[in-house]
Amino acid sequence: MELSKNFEPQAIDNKWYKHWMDKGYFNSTPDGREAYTIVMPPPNVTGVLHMGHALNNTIQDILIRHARMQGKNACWVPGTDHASIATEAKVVAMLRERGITKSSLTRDEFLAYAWEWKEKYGGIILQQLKKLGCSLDWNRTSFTMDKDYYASVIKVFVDLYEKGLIYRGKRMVNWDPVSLTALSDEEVIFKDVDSKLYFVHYKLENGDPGITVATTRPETILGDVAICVNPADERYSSLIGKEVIVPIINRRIPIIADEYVSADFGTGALKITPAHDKNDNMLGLKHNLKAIDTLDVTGKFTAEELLEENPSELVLSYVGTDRFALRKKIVQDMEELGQIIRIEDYKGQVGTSERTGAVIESKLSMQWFIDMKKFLEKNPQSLSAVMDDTIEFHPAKAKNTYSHWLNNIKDWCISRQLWWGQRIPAWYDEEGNYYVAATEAEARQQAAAKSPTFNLEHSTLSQDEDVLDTWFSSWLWPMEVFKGISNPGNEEVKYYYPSTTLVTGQDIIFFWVARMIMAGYEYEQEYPFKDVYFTGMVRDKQGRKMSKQLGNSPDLLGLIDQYGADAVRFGIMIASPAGNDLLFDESSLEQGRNFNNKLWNALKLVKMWEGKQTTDDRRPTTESIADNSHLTTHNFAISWFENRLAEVCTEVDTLMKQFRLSEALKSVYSLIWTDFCSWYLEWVKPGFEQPIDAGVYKKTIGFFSELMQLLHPFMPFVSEELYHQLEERTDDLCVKQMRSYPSPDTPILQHGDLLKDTITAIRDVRNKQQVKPKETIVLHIQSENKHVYAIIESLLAKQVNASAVHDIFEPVEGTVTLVLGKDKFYIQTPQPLNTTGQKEGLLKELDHLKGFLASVEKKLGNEKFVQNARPDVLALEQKKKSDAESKIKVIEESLAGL
RNA sequence: GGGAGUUUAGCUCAGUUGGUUUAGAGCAUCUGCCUUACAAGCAGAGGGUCCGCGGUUCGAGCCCGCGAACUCCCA
Repeated sequence: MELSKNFEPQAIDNKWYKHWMDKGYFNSTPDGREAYTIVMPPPNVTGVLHMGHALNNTIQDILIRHARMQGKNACWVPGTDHASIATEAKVVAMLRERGITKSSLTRDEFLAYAWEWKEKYGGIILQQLKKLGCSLDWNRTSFTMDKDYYASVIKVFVDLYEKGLIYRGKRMVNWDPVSLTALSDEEVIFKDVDSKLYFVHYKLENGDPGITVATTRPETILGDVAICVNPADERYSSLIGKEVIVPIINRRIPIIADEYVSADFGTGALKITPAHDKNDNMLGLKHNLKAIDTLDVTGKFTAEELLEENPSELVLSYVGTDRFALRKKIVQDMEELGQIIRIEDYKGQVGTSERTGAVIESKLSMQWFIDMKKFLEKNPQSLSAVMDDTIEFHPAKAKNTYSHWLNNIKDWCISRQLWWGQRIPAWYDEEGNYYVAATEAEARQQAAAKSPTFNLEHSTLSQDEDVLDTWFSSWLWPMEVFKGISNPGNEEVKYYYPSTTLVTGQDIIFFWVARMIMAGYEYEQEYPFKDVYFTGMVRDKQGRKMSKQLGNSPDLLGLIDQYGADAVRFGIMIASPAGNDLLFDESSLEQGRNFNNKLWNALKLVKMWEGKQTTDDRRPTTESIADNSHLTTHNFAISWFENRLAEVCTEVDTLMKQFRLSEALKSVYSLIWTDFCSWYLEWVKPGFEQPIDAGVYKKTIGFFSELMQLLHPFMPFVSEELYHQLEERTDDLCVKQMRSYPSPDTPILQHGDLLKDTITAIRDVRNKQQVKPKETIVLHIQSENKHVYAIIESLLAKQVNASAVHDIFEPVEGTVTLVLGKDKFYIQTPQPLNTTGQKEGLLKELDHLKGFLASVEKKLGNEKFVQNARPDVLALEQKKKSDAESKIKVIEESLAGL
C-alpha cells in the first residue's frame, strides 16, 4: 500500500474514535481490579468548548488512558452543570429575542423553555470533547438537574437544615439589580473606577454649622442614621453626642464615635447608612442603629420605609429614579441648599456582577445560609487532610490558598433569586411560619403538628420562590454521579468513591474543591479524591487572559480540523506544568503537527524495509545480545536503544506519578525524535538498495510499537494508527497493557553517549574544515579504551563518512586533532587544513579548562573546605582536578604540534 | 489595605534535603546541506551578571533579610 507524503489526521481521528466506542473500551463496571476514577468538572450547559476545557480535559484523558494501560479499571465520568445564573440569563435573552418577557410567564412555562434550551444546546460541549479524543464513559453522563440528582440536592438541604447547619436570616448580600439576585462574594468582580468624592455638610439642630462628611454615594443620604467619627479625633470631640440634620429629608441623627473610622480619610467623618453598605451595616449593628432602605430591588429610589417621616414632595419626586440618576439629582438639590462644600475626583473600586456586569448594591435581604464554621468544626478533616497531604495538591503551593480560605471561612449564602435550579424545599404558611421538608406533603404534616391554626385539609402552604446556588449541587458531584446520595452505600459508590484524581482550575479552589471536600467528609466520611491537579489560566502569547471581549480565544474546533487533535493536544501539553498558566501560541500546534509528520515518515522508512530482509547466520541472533563482548554494529544499536527505551519508560512513569505531564511528554518526544529517529534508525539503516537484517527489522518494529504505546496517552490517534500500520494486529493500543521494564544497563548507555558525542564532534570538525558531505575522511583514534571503540567503530565510521578507522599510539602529522575526554582523534581530510580555525578552537577550550582548573584548585586549597566537605565531594573535586590537568596536557601537546 | 506566588538563554520552562565539571531542554536564531523516510526535514553552531543589594556558609540559581517588577486571590 502506498503511504501518503504527509500525515493526514482528519480521516484517521474519526475512524479510531468510532472503533474505540464500538469496542466499548471506555466503559467501566466494577470488578476485581483497582479503580482509577476521575469525575469531570462538569462544564456549564451554556458553554462551548474553549481552550480552558481543552487543557483541562486533555490532562484528564492523559491520566485516564495511562491508568487504563496500566491495568487499572479506568472510569472517567462526563457530565454538565445546570449553571443557574448563566443559563437563566441565556434563556431570558433568547425569550427577549422572541419578544417574550420572563415576567409574563409562569414559573412552569419559563422552566419548559429552559429545558428546551438545555436539550438543544446543553450537550454541545460534550460532543466536542469526542473530537479531542477524550475517553469518557458516556453511559455515565450526568447532569446536575437529573431527577435523582435533583432529589439528592433537596435531601441534603433538608438534612443540613435538620442538623442545624442551615439557617435563614436577613443579611447584607451582594445584590445584582439587573438579574435580581444575590451573588456570593466570589461572583463579584471589583473594578477600579473614576468617581467623585462629595463633601456634604450636615447642620446642627439649631442651624449652626455642624459637620462635613466625604462620601462617594450621596444618593444614599436619605437612609443616613448617624455620623461617625474616630473618638481620638480632637477636631470633633466636642460634637460627639450632638445631633445633626440630614439634608433634604431633615432627619435628626446622632454623631457617634467608633475607632473603625480613620481620621485621615476625607474629613474624618463618616455617614452611616446601614441598609446600603457592608461596613455601615456592621457599625449599625454594633451601635443599635435602624437600617432604612431607600432603594428597591432594581436599584431605583423607594420611599416605602420613609412614609412615617412624612416625606416632602421633593423626596417623593425621587421615587422610581435609578440610583445613578438619583445621585446627580440629589447632588444638584443639595448644591442649591448650599450643603455641598466641594467635589473632588476620586479613584475608587466598585463591585460588579460577574454575569451581568451591573454595579452591585449591598442590600439587606432574607436569604438561606450554611453555617460554615459549624460545618467545619463537624468535619475538621476538610482542612487537615489537605494540610497533611492525605489529599495531595499539585502544585503543593495551592495548599496556602486553601488553608487561608478555610481559616477565614464565612457563611455561605445558598439561595438565589432565580427559577432555573433546585427550588428551596421550604414552605410558608399564611402566618409566615416555615417548614423545611423534601415534599409539600411532609411540610403539611409538620405544619399541622406545629401550628394550631393550620388545617390539613383547607390551609395552603406556598413554597419558597428561590432556588439553590449551583455550587450547592455541584459540591455533591463526586458522590452523586455514582448515586452516593440518592442511593447511599450502593455497589458503584463503594467501588468508585473516593475518586482518584480531580483536575480543575485554581480559580475554583473555594467555590468547588473545598466544598466537595467538606461534603465528602459529611456524607461519605471520606475525601472525594486523592490528588488534585490544578491547571492555570489559558492566556494568549502576550500573556492576556482569553476572553470574548478581546476576541483572542482561538476557534478550537477549527484548530483541530487544521492540525489534527493530536497536534492540538501536543501543543497544549508541551508547555504547561501543573499550576502554571498556559501561554497559548499556535506555533506549538505546528510543532505537534511536525511531530506527527516525523512519526509518519519514520513509518514510511520502516515500511520500505518490510520486503527487503535478509538473514545473516554469521551474526549472533539479535534476541540474545546481553553479553557486550558479542556486540557488533547492528546489535549494539539494538542493545543501546533497548536500554534507552527502558530508561525513558522508567523516567516517564516517575514523572506521571508526580503529575509532571508536560515533562513526561517532552521525554517521550525527544526519545522518539532524537534517540529513535536521529540516532537509532540512522544506525541500523541499510545502504542504498541494500536489504536489512531480518532480526533487526523485527526488533525495530517492536521498538516502534512500544514507542507508540508510550506516546498513546498523549497522542492517541496517531499512535493507534501507526500501531496498526506497523503490523497486522488483532489487538488495539488503546487497551494494550504496559509491560514492566528492566533497569537499564549503564555501560551500554555510556557507550551510546560516547558514540553520539564522538559523531557530533567529528561532524563539527568536518563542518569547520568545510569537508563536503560526500567526501570521506580517515580517522585515527588514540585511546586507552580500545575495546569500547571496537564495539562502536563501524557505526562511528558510517555516521561520519570515514573510509577507514585506525587505532594508533602516536600523533599523526598533517591531521586535525580532536580531543574528547582523554581520547584523541586525528582526522585526515581531503583538503588542506584550516589550522587557524582549529587553533582558535583549541585555545578557547584551553582557556575554559584553565579557568575551571583554577576554580577547583581554589576550592582544594581552602583548608576549611578540605576539613568540612563530605568525603565523596572531596574525592570528586580531586577527580575534577586530575581530569582537567590531563585534558590541558593533551591540548597543549596538540597546539605544539600545529 | 491584607495574603500568596513568580522573576534562570530572544520566547516557554526544568533545575528534586546547598557541592556531578564556571547552569539544562524545547522552540526561535545563525551556518552548511534539494544525502533515496521526512525542507513540516538533515547536520552543526552561537546564545545566560540565574531580577538587584546585603547576609549565612569552606561553598549559594537553591537558605535568610531588604528592595524592585509582574501575576493572582481576598477586602
